[in-house]
This record gives sequence, C-alpha cells and structure tokens, in this order.
Amino acid sequence: MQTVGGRTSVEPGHPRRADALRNRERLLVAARETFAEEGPDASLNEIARRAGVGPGTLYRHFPTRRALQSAVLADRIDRLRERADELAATSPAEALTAWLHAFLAHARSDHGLTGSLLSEPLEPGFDCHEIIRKAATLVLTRAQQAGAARPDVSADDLIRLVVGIALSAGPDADPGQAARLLDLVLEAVRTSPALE
Amino acid sequence: MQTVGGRTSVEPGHPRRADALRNRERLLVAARETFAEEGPDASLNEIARRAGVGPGTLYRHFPTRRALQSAVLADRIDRLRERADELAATSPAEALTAWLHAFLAHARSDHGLTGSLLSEPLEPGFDCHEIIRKAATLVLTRAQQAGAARPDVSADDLIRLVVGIALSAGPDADPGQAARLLDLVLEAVRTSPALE
DNA sequence: TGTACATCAGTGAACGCGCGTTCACTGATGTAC
DNA sequence: TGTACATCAGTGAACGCGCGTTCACTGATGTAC
Repeated sequence: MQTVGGRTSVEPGHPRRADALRNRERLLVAARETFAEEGPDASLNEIARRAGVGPGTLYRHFPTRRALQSAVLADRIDRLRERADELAATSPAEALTAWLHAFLAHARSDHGLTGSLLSEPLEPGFDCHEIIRKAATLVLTRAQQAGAARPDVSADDLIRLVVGIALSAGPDADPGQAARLLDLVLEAVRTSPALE
Repeated sequence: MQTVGGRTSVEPGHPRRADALRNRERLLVAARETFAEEGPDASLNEIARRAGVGPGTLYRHFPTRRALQSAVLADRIDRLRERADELAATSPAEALTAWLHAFLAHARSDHGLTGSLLSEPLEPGFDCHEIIRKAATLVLTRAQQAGAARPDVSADDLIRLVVGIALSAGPDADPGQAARLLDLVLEAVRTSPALE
C-alpha cells in the first residue's frame, strides 16, 4: 500500500540494519530466479548460495520455505491488485480480459509457485490467495453487473482456470497457446448460460 | 490391446518367473497408491518398502522412475483409449463431453502424474501422451465434422485444459467444481467462433 | 564531529536424514532328463 | 513322475549425495555520548 520509490516500504522496526536489508533483497532476487528455474521446491541452500550469504542468514530472514515463497510473490501480487484498480478506467469487458491475461502471465512466469500457494493457507498477515481473489472479484463482479460475464461463474473458478492453463502449459511451452486457451475460456465466460 | 481376464498380457519372453510377475504386480499396486498419495516424486525406496520387496527388485523391473510411472499409467491410459472407441456409438457431441469427463476423472485421480508425463517424452514404446492425443483426436474430429465442436480447437488444447483443471483443483478439492469448469470449457468448445 | 560500545545480523562447519542407486551374495524357480 | 541343475530374480547393507537446519562464534552496524 504505502510504497517508496516503487518498492514496498519496510514494516516499522523489523529490519533495522543496512546489511540486513541488502541481504534480504539479495535473497529475494536469488529466490525469485531459483524458484522460476527449478520450481517451488528448489533447494534453500542453493538460494542462499546464489545470494552469496550463508544458509543461516536465509533462515534469519525467512524462517520457513513458505515465508520465502510468499515474500517472493508479494510485490507481484501487489502489482496485480493495483492493475485491477487501474482497469476500472476501461470497459468492464475489457478490464476482465486484460486482468486475466495479466494474471496468466504472472502465473506462467513462476513455475508453479502461484499454484502451490493457492491451495494451502499461508502464514497469517499475507494471504496471497485472498488478495488475488479480491482483485479477481473486483473485476468479475463489475463485468457481471454490466452483463459482460455470466453470473454463475465465481472468481475462484476464474483463478483455477487461469492457474490450470499456466500449470499445464509449463513455462517453456508456447505462450501463444496459453493465451489462446484463456481466450477460449473467456468466450465461455461471456456467453449467456441461457444459450445452452 | 490383447488382454487376458482384463489384465494386459505380458510381452512374450520378458518376465518369465512366477515370483517376478508377482513382485512386478505388487510394485505397480504400491506405486499407484504412493504416487496418488504423495505425487509423482514419491520416494522409490518407499514404494519398494510398501510392496514388500528390496529396492534392487524395483530397479530390476523398472530401471527408471519414468518407467515405473508410465507402467502405472499404462492400463488406465489404455482404458481411456477403449472408452474413446466405445463412445463412437453415441452422438458426436455426447461422446466429446463424456470422454473429456472421463479423462478429467483420470487426471484428477493421479495427483499430477499425468501432468508430469504430459510435458516430457517417455521412453520409446509407450508414449502415454501420444495415446491420449490419439484418443482425444478421434473424439474431437468426429465432433468437429458433425458441427458439434469449433474447428479451431486442437486435441492438444483440450488435453491441456483438462489437465489444467485437474492440476489446479488438486486431488482433495471439490470434484463438483472441476466438472463444472470442464462444462464451462465445453460450452466454449461448442460455440461457433464466428459468434464472437 | 569523533569514538566506544552494545546490539544484532552474518557465517559456515557440522549434524542427521532420507534419498537414489549399486552389487556381491542368496535362493526360488523352471527345465531337462 | 521325480530329481539335478542352471538360470535368473530377490535381498538388503552400504555408499555417496544434497538437503534442511542449527549454533557457537565473528564482525558489521547504529547509537549514545
């Protein structure tokens, strides 16, 4: 929410020292890369190695794998939330399409991280699934009220479909196919169920 | 193809001894269970333990993890292929719907095994992706020729969508939601693209 | 501004663990007579 | 049918590996004066 220079501001009091902040940032960069390359089960020692810090340092900043994963996702999730707000300026139908494509790009880029965090609840304080669901709901209900999306589809349905497309396509697959599949799904979402 | 008492017949010459056949069968049962519970990366030692054999025995029968995985899938894949043939007796539209739902049930039940085998090529001789693709193509082209499915959708698209739904739903999720999502997708598949 | 000090983050060797995989040996089985 | 033997499958201890995780120690940093 409060951001400084485009970077999420630090919770007051927590990381005080300059080297702590620097290492935290390095760990996040290394984790993002490693998760992208090797999936959400990538080795934590390997991430520490890439960040150029000892494994103990990783644990000091992120006591659990889950904590590291959600920290990695945090700013991208936040960007998706912002995007949903921005899209309020466009038509409901366009907003729905554009946001889901943005979400697809996000999910495709992280090699299953979003998928793995989707199912299980996170530590309290940052539930990425909840944030995504809220953003999806925002865009979807607006489209539904405008008659641009069928009313019997939920935000959860859309999220599952997009994550599913991202997971089954794999990160090295044709990005065009994933987008095409999403377009196909979007047609069904726009179609009135009464037509059936 | 040739089956004896509902069980796939043995390739001539390979497993000759009675205890070898028995252990092979035990390993397959244990692997099926373990993969279902713990996913396609489950421990091979654990599978051998459950089957009541030494790890060496597992390796004698299945030299690689992949070989074991595809052997586990083999008969279910075969059943899907048969199902596609049987459905030739029903209407093209019904056949498409029914087969995809059968495939969804299959993919949902194996905790990502199908998904993991989908992307990478298998050992020569049994390519489960190829068999599934053939079955899907059979059902899909028939529907397309009857005007019951849009022509710009490929068998690969359908497979990806179904696998995606299965993967994103997770095995402990609501089976109703998965079926509903597939129905939604099927609506889009039936819809003429000209309507857009 | 300069310095002394307390605090707190970083270090990295080390541990235990379970994994995949091997292999010398044992023993069950099928077959030939 | 019964038996001797060769074959081939099973065994499971053992290996090396990389993982997650810890912790006693070091040292950088921020602060108080």
